[in-house]
Amino acid sequence: MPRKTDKRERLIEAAKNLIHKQGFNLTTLADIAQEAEVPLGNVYYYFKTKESIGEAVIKERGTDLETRLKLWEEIPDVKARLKKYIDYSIEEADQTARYGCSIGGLCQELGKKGGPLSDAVAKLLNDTLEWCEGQFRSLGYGQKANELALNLVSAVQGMYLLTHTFKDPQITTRQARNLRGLVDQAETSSKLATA
Amino acid sequence: MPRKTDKRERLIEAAKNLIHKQGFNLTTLADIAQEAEVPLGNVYYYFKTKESIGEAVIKERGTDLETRLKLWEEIPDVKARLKKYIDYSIEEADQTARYGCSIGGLCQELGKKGGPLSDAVAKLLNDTLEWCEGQFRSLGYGQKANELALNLVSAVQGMYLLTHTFKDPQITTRQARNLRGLVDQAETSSKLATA
DNA sequence: GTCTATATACAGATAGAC
DNA sequence: GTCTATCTGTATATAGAC
Repeated sequence: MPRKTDKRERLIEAAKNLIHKQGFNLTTLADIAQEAEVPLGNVYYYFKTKESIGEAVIKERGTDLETRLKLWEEIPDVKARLKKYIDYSIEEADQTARYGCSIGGLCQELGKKGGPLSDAVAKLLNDTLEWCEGQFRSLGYGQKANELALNLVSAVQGMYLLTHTFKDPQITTRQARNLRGLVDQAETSSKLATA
Repeated sequence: MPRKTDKRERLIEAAKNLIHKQGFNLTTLADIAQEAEVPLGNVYYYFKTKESIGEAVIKERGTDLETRLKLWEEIPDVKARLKKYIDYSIEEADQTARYGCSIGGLCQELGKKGGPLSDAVAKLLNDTLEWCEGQFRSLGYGQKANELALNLVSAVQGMYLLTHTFKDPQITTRQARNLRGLVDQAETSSKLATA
C-alpha cells in the first residue's frame, strides 16, 4: 500500500492540533514538523510561511464547521437543531477544559494582530452566528432572530472561556443544560429573547 | 518636585497596556522598556524575568478589580450593584472592541500554558464570579446563586469575545441592555435562572 | 520532491563600566 | 541605581546538495 504524499495533510493536521493546544503564537514550525514527522526544511515546500499554515488550518476548521452545520440542518425539528449545537459543546467539554474553544481561542489571539488570519477566523464565528440566526428565523422570530443568535453564541463562547479558565468540563455540562432548557422554552413566547 | 524612582510603576503601567493590546506572548521586554522610557537593560533591575512583570501586571489588574467591586458593594440596592457590573462593560466597549477583555484575554492566552500566571488570572475571574454570587445570595437565591453568577459572568465574557472578534462596540451595547433587563426581572421568580 | 545545513532576526537575559 | 554592550537561545526562513 504505497502511501501517497500526504505530507501536506499531515502538516495541516499536526498544526491544527498544536495550535489548538498551544495557540498560534507559541506553536513553532519545528513543533509542527516534528509532530507531522516531516523534516523542518521540507515544510517550506508545502507552505511558504507560518501564516500560510495558519490559513490552511483555519480553512480546515471552516470545512469542519460547515460539515457539522449542514449535518444538523438535516434534523427536521428546528429546536432539535439548536440543541444539537449545544450538545456538541458537551461532547467537546473535556477538550475545551484543556485547550479552550478551537475557534474562539483563535479569535481572541488573532484578533489583536489583525490581518487576513484574523478576518478568516472571525468569519467562522460569523458563520455560526448566521446559522443560529437562520434557525431562530425558522422558528418564527423575525427581527429578533439576529439578537437571539447573538445571545446563544455569546453564551456558548462565554461558557467555553470559563470552562477553559477553570479547567472544569462540568462548567460546560451545567451551562449547556441551562441553554438547552432555554431553547426548549422558546417558541411559545419571546422568552428566548432573555437568553 | 523631585520625582522619585517611579520607574517600576512606569514599567508596570506600560506592560499593563501593551499586554492588553498585544497579548502577553507578543509583548516584548523591548516594547515595554520603550513605552516606559526605560533602557532595556535597566528593566532587569526591577524585574528578574518577563514572567515577574506579568505577575505584577496581573496583581495590578487584581487591585483594579477589587477596587471596583468594593465600590459597587456600597450601592444600597443589590440589583443596582449587578447592573453596575454590566454598565461597566458598556463604558469599556470601545476598548473591548479593540483589545478584548483585559482579564478574559489573559485567561485564554495563559490558560494554555498553565503555571502560576495562569492561576493568577483565573483567580481574577473567580473573584468576579464570587462577587456576583454574593449579590445573588443577597437577593435571596440560595443554592442557585452560584449558577446565576456563572450565567452572568459567562454571558459577559461571551459578549466581550464577540465584541472583540467583530470589533464592534455595539455588540456590547446591545447585549448589555439585555443582561440589564435580566437582572431587573430577577427577584420575583426564578427567571434569572434562565439567563 | 526531499532534507541538511545555515542565514538572519530577534527574543530574554547577563556582564560589567559608570 | 543606571545603562551599553553583548551573550545565548531559538524562531522563521533560505540555499543548495541530493
